[in-house]
Amino acid sequence: MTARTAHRSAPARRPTVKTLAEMTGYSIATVSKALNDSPVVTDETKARIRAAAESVGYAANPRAASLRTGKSFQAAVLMPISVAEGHEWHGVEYAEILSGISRALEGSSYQLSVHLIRDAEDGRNVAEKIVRRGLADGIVFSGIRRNDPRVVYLSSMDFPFVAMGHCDTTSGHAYVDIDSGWVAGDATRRLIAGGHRRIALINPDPDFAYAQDRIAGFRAAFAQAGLAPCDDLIAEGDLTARFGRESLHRLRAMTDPPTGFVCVNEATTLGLLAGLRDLSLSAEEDVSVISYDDLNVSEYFAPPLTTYFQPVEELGRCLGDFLLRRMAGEAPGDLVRVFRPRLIPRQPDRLAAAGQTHQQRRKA
Amino acid sequence: MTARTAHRSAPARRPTVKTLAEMTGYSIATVSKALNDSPVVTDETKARIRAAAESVGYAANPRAASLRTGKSFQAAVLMPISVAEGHEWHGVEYAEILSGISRALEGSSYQLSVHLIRDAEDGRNVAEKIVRRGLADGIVFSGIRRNDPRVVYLSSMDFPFVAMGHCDTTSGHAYVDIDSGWVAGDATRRLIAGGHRRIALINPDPDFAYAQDRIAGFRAAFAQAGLAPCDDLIAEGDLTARFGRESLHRLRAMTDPPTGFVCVNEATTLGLLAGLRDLSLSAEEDVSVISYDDLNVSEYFAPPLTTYFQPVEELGRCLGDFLLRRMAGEAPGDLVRVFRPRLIPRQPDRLAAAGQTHQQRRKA
DNA sequence: ACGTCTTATAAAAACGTTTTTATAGCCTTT
DNA sequence: AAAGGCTATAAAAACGTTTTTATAAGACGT
Repeated sequence: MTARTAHRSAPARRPTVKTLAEMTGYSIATVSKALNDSPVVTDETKARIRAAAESVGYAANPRAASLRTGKSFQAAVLMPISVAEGHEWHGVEYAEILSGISRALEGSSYQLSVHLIRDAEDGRNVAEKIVRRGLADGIVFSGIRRNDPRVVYLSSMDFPFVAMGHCDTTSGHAYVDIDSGWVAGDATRRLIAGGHRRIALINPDPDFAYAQDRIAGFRAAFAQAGLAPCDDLIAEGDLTARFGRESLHRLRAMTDPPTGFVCVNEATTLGLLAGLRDLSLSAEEDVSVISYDDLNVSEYFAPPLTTYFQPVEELGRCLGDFLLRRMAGEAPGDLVRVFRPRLIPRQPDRLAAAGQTHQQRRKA
Repeated sequence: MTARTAHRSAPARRPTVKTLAEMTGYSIATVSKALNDSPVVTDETKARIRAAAESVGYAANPRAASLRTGKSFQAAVLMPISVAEGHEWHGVEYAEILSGISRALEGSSYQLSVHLIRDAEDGRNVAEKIVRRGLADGIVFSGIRRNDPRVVYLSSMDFPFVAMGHCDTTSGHAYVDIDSGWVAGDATRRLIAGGHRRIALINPDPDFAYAQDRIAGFRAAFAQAGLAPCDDLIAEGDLTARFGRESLHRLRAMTDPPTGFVCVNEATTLGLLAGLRDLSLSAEEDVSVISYDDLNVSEYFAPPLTTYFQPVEELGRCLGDFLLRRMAGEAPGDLVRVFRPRLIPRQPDRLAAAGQTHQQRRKA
């Protein structure tokens, strides 16, 4: 027994405040205060203790601190499990969001943890579990619904959170958003200016808050041009390539089919382009398609499409930054940022652009 | 002061072992043992204590347990930051991996935490930090290099980990892998059988372990057919659409250009198809392209491509399962699984399939 | 009937922090 | 010069577990 414990040279246990106290001759209370930059400790003492900490590579045990302070030092992200459902290209930009948040958290004492959720309602339950068990000090989530149960719950508990997307029901929560209304409106205006009159909006489930923004922007563009809106051409569904293809087939089978398409993301757009090929239609000569660029691959589509682009990682970084500030006590109302994506024109977006080929345009 | 503390009805603090001890009349030691199913406690006592725990919704504070036991109850995933670099479609399947791992961890007492890494070397440093500070009880990572510093370090420390991908340098670590050698070999065999003789392999950086597997499978296919290999047609780079397009241009500019292409993922394939359009070549009539399906969208490409498909989430689930077993003490050598993707034929993959159009084949 | 062995539970210690409270020594102030 | 107030540090308590050690009560063998 003793042979086992004393088998080798000391197994190099990780240093604690006690180690530093013994090294420096101060008490563990002073060591702790010095490391936390308490004003009651002399600068000289701080310097000595910090030097000792440095020399042995001391890092405080976050779980012990957590036990004492009640803080968890965890930042939770609610990640929708739907990204993996049916193995359809759906929500894959989550890796970038996580990456952005994680970057923002770098250097802070917070660690990113991921909690899977099935939908917004399930997300509420997970959020409640996190709050009640103290599993995290703040929460980030996306896919905001019009009346989002997570936003409602967390606001009522006054628990720090940042949403990716606004939510009308509650006043003054922290969020980062994309100006979806502007994107849809601007795309529609482009198509109207190009001569299109029958324009389809490929949209997500209308229960998403940003789906409403897109519809509003879409309608406003017609109103501005003094035209009747195309509410019959709004397609709503889950954002898969399959949905894009099926929507195209359905819309083109209508009596007065659309010639212009405003798509919501690249997955649906890819499906829509496949649908056009099924009908031997060209997105260069027969119809115009404008997309929203979430993965930055529209450049490689056939044909390359005009898109609106907003790096997702930048949103993620802002989410992380806001969460840190929210957890530090900043008011949620001050933590709002709406990103306006950048237009990347790749097609003339004109009705009947026939006669001009892709190759010719490339040279121009 | 007293007015503040006694302001409202008791603020419903979360129950602890002490709460349960007071409720049941047992000591906190017995409560703890009962909850952990210790054999020294009577079944009757256990039942009573558990009933009490149930009634107040007791959940042990993992950080307090962690402090006492030294276990962290965290499962770490090293996620490459490259997914967000340059905003090129790259590694986006990480959301599915995380989803799979998280599902496997559901019900266990482990929580998933994400650590960003820049590359394998940086991953080694992060792994070392995790081990030294006890930030997690097990680690999962992917993008295995031929001589992976993370595998070497963690093996030497005998720290539980599961790699997504094998690694030759160390013997007997736990891993989940895709049979990349078989995929590349089978794809090459198909093209050879279709009459192709000049076949290109679009491959990742050769330092990745699976890049070598693919090359081995590629060469073996030629050897089996009694043909000279096409080592001059191996393109190596980062797996972006840009790389796919540039590789195609470079390869087709050679004196004896390839007519068949074996691609490594859908991003490069999309770029390669764009490159073909640049040169007015068709993947139906002029060349054949076989891809590996990581996002399940090859069906929507122009033209739809023959691919090998393996749901990433299934790999993730296996990774999580293996990690749990590894953390429970199972030997790493027993925890190995290699997935063989499923072939999804969508093109004849024949040289000079000219004359037959996409539309005609669809009807057949 | 007396010590010994089980058995079920209780008491106490420990994990590594942070925070509250205590304690010396020194400096003012009058 | 004594009382009071700072100042720098130390001591102690607490967070909620788990684990080791202790204890009381029965059962058992002689």
